Parts: sequence; C-alpha cells; structure tokens
Amino acid sequence: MGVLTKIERRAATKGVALPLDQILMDDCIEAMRALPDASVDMIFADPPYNLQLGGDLFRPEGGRVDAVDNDWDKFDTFAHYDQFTRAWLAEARRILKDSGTIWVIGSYHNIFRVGAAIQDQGYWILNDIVWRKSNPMPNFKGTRFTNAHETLIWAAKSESARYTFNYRAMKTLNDELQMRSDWLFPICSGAERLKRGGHKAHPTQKPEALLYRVLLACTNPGDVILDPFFGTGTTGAVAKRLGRRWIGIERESSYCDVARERIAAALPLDESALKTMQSPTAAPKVAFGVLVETGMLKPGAVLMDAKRRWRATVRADGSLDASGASGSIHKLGATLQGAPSCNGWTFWHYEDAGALKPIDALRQTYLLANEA
Amino acid sequence: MGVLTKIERRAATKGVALPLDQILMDDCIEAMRALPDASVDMIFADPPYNLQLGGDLFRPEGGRVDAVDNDWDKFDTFAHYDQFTRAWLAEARRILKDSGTIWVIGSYHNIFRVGAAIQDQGYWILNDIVWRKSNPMPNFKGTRFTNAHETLIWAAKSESARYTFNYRAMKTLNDELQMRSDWLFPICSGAERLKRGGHKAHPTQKPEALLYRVLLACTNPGDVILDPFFGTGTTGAVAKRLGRRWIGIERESSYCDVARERIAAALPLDESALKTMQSPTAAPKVAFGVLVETGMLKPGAVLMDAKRRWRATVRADGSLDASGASGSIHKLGATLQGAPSCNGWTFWHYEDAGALKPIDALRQTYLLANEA
DNA sequence: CGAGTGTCTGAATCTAAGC
DNA sequence: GGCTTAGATTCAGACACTC
Repeated sequence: MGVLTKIERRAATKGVALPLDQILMDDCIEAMRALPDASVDMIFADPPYNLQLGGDLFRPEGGRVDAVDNDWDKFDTFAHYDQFTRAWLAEARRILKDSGTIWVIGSYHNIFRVGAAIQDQGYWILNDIVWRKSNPMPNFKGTRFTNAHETLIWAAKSESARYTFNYRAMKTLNDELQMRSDWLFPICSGAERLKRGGHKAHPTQKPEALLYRVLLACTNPGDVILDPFFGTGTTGAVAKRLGRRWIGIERESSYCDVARERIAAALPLDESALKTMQSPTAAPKVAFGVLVETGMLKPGAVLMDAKRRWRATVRADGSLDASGASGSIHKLGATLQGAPSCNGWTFWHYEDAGALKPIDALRQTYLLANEA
Repeated sequence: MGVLTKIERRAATKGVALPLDQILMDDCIEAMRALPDASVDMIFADPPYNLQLGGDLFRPEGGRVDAVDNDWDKFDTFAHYDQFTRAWLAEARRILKDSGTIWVIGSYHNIFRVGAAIQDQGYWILNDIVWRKSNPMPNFKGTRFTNAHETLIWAAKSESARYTFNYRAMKTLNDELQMRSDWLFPICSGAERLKRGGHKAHPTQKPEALLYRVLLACTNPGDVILDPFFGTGTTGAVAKRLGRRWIGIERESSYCDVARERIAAALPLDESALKTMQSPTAAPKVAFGVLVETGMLKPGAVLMDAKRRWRATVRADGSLDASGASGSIHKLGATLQGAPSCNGWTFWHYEDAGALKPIDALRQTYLLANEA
C-alpha cells in the first residue's frame, strides 16, 4: 500500500493507448469493453439510483420538487437493476489495475444491491464511507427521518491486492487525526451547480469537495481515473485540477457538452501545491548501522526504552546486546517486550544531557545532513 | 402512519398468546417458527456481521485487540451467510404485523447483503440510518479510513404498509429540527458495559441510547418488540424502561443469564435518565483541510503570520510548505517559531484586499454556512 | 479532595519489501 | 509464492492512581 513507485506505475500501463482526458459518448458497458485489461488506477462511479418515486412529491407550500425522474434512472425490477449493475461492475474490474480501487456512490435505493454485487465479484471492500450532507432536503411530509446522507463503497480489486491509500495526506487534511468514515460536505449548490437555461444541468451533480477527497486519498499525480457515469464531469474537473488523468463515459450528449465546457475552464494546480504529506515509507531508508559507522552513536553506547525498563549496548555491527539477548534494534525490542514486533527507532532512546531522546531523532539528523 | 388506535392494535393481536417479556433460548429461526403470523409491532435485529477477520491485530504500543472471534460469527461463504439471512428475514416478515417495521444493524461486512435480501423479500426500505460512533476504535495500521460508523436499515412490511413513526417525538428529541438519518452516539462502555468475571459479557453489546431512539421512534407504549438476536438484552432492557413489551431469542445460555439479570434490574425511565439518552451534539470542529477541499482556500495560496515574518504555501492536502519545512498549520507554526505548540488558526493569516485576516475567520464563515 | 497522569479498551475484514 | 526482516502505526473515554 501507500505510494507505488513511478516505475511500477509506468510498467503497468506500458504499451496501451488509453483515451486520456476525453469523454467517450457511449453506453458505459460498451465503452468499457473497448478499454484494455488492468489499465486504470481508479474508478469512480455514480450509477443510476433506481429511484422509485411514487408520483410527484409536493413541498408544503405547493411547489413541485424537482425530483430525479429521468429515463436513465428507470428500472422495471430489482433483477434488471442487478443485471445492469453486475455487468458494468465486471467490466470495471477487468479494466482496473491490480493496485487500483473502485468507488461507488449510492443511496439506500441501490447501494445494498451494488455492495452485494461488489462482494460477489471478488472485489474486497475497504470501507463504506458516509457522505453527511450539511444541508439535505427535508422530509416534507414528516413520514421518515430526513435522508441526510449518501453512502460510498471503497473496494480493492481483490482481498490480497496492494492498493493506494495516502494515509498521511488524509490525516493532514483532518488536522492530524485519522480521517474517519463519515464525511461532512454541503450538497452541490450555488455557483458550483451547473445550470442550462435556468435549470440545473444534471439532477444529481456531486460536490467537487467530495471528489477532491476521494482522488487525494487514493490516487497520485499522473494516475488515470475512469468515471463510467460521467454526467457533468465533476470527476474530470477535479482530476484535472489535481494533476490526474481522466476518462469519462457518458451517454447523453447534453451532459457531455456541459462537462467538456466545464473541464476546459478548470485550472490545474501547480506542482508544488500538489505535494502532500508523505508516509515515512516514502522517505529514504537509513540503516541503524550507518549511525554507528558515521560515529553518531559509538559502539558500547547504552540505549534504553522510554521508561528505563530495559537497557542494551550498541555493538560495532549495529546490533544491540542486552545481557544475553541480542539482535537488531527492532528484534531485540520485540524480544524484550515479548511483543510480536517493535519499531526500534521509537522504542530505543539515548541519553542526552540527562534527557532520553529516541534514536529516531538521530536518524532525522542524519537524513537532513545527507539527503537535503 | 403515526399512532395506530388502540382498537386497531388490539384487533391485530386478538386471540394469540405471545411469550411476552421472555427470552426464548433457541435458534432464532426455530423459535420464530413457533410465533403466530402478524403478531409483533417491531423487530430489532443485530445479526452476526460475518467479519472474516484474519490473525491477531496488535496496537502500536503492543497490546492485542480483543477481537470478535466467536463461532456464531463464522460463515464459510457469502452464499451461506445469504441463506441464513434470507431464512430469518422471511420468518421475521411473517411474524411482523402489517403495520410493523423492522430494524437491522450491520457494518459493511454484511449490511449490503442484508439490505438486498430485505428488498428482495418485499420489505420496503424507509431509511438507512448511520450510527456515527463518537469514540470508535482507530485503524491502528493506517491502512484505511477509521471505521467510525455502523448502518441500520429501517423497513416496513411492504410498500403500501401504514407504519408507526412518531415524527413529533423525534423532532422534539432533536431540538425541534427534523431527526436526520445520521445519529451520533458513543459506543457502549463504562458502567453500561456488562461484565462477567472481569471480561466483557458480550463482544458486541449495543448502547441503550441507540435502542432508545429506535423504540421511541417506531413503537408506542404496550407495543411488542421482537429481538431475534437478543445477546445481553439491550432491546429488552430499553423496552421495559419505555413501557413496551418484548420477546428475546438467544441461543447461548450464558448471554440469556446476563440478559435476564439485567432486565430484572431495569427500572422505568424517569425524566433525568431521559436526558442521558440524548445524543451528544456534533462538535462544531472544522479541519483546516476542509477549507481547502471546499475551495475557500486554494492549494498554492500564500499564508503568513501577522507580522509577515514567515510565509507558507497551502498544499493540496491542507498541509503548509515553507521552503523545506512542512506540516499542518499548527505544526509548521510551532516549528518556525521554535515553540512547543502553536494555534495555527490564529497564527496564520491570508491577505484580503491588502489586509491580513486570520484563517480563523474563514473557519467561522464555514461554520456559519454549514453547521448553523 | 482536586488536578493531573497513566492505563486500558472498543464489531477490525489493519504492512511492505526483498530474497 | 512463501519466508524473513525492516519498521510503521491510535482516538476517545472511563477509570485508577498519584501528588
């Protein structure tokens, strides 16, 4: 997990010609059939919700609610909806790289069927994410709870797949706390809501902030994102802004027109702004022995844990010795604690002017002096 | 919908003898078979989640997570889980009065399969409800988003069924705002968490506050609530306190013992206890990253301190970059000043018409627009 | 007794790279 | 693919304990 190397990413797409940064005006299943195996890094899908609204809804004051009643959202039966869902999910899985993930958004009308299909096809669900709407439409009749959220499913291609997740970037985005599975965003309205002839251009336009978080979490700059239900191109607009490549599939020409215009107007961020906080795995590794070799720690120096419960002596080869037991900084720390594993960099400390400091501080010093 | 008359309710249960306020120690499907058609007002079900956990999981400090590894949560395949799910849901629907509703709680491991089965069997989903946990277990390995919620499905017996929903009670409970589909509650811990021999009596005990809201929303005093996966009897305890009748089904005798003792000790709620059942209000906390995601501050924007001594650039993940040093608004502010800590909200400013304004002003704007 | 510190725990599908 | 090794990784709340 984490950041795949550039070489890995290049190799995975070698020799294929993807229709990058384009809208394919076609049925999504047909269009996906023309794309090569294991060729895209992420798929974001906002399929029809299978809404079964019985007749028109009326607001208390009499105005008609502009509900979703487009033809593309009509399915006779659950079976038909399932058939359609399983067909496009299967194509999507074929196209997805082994390291890729899929996101699907839906509501209670369809998300349970989508989720079951995802599991049945061998995808491995990583999280379900709740988009909490800060300003949902009220339930005018007072017959149910205000439907104030939608659900996203995030899944890897298989149980064993190594997937991209920018953990540090998400944690940074959330004020240094782990990003949770419940996200709060306003619905798409105001200037962001695309209009045509005074009416909203698309009934279910998603907020860019939602896509922003999804793309930042699960892709890297240059990655290819496929959206098989492109609509007015929110995915494309955010992808362009974040320096990602995109492929959109959309059947309705009017939506395609709106999306093209919108994406053309979107401005990409410059490279420095695209940088995000990285996990330590992305930083060059420093072997503990190097600190001994360079004299930052001398053989014979005594290390101890934060509570001075265990002590160990540094040996010339960078191993530690604790009255009989010995091993690498990690192994000895694990052995002494009786734990399955241990990060020796944070476990072991050295004494500096009476205070204990983790040996990781020495590593940081070394990195600053030798890499920057 | 709304309150059914006493006459309607009496008619519906006329001539049947239900095992009221009792625990049936049996397999849930077998026990349900013995109950008459259309005889209970509500069903609350907390079935096995089919977690499919791997090996042990260790916390960063070395402790081992006490995971759910009970036999009752083990299923060979999704097909077997589906078979089980559809069997108990079918019996439940037979037992449910036409005016009754069913609640099922689950996580992404099982809820999609449960939801699809519910729809397939003719139930009519009314809402999906998200229980947001104020204190979930973190993701110790940093591999996914913190799994911070569970999902409940609320469904009527059929599309045309007239069901009970105490709209006014919910609105009152929520400070005169319509109750939304996302609920915030702590997990069950502390004194409420039942123990046996110093160890938790049940691995997945649900908080009473959750059941309290469910029962208050969808039943009336005197109504009969069936819980086919009774566990330690949270449903029974809350039902008793709210003046409802209950039937519990539980296979494990040890859970039955705990539940009986617990319910015997439960007292009807008084006014002061009612208040403790209220949901904590969502903390109006805003992460700096949200201002970036929503476009209030764009990646690449330049921030500076009040005296323009330091400058930093906003990056895509909400971190700041100051020629080499980088980090969150708080961390970078502290680093640059050489201080142990720093409130980034008041330290960093943005330029607006030539004047410097603290970024805290943007946070206030966001809060006004999205939380109030 | 109060403030502050340390410990424990909760429905969890919980590592990555190199040989 | 299986094995070994390096080394990355946690939030909120309840409660016990110390000063």
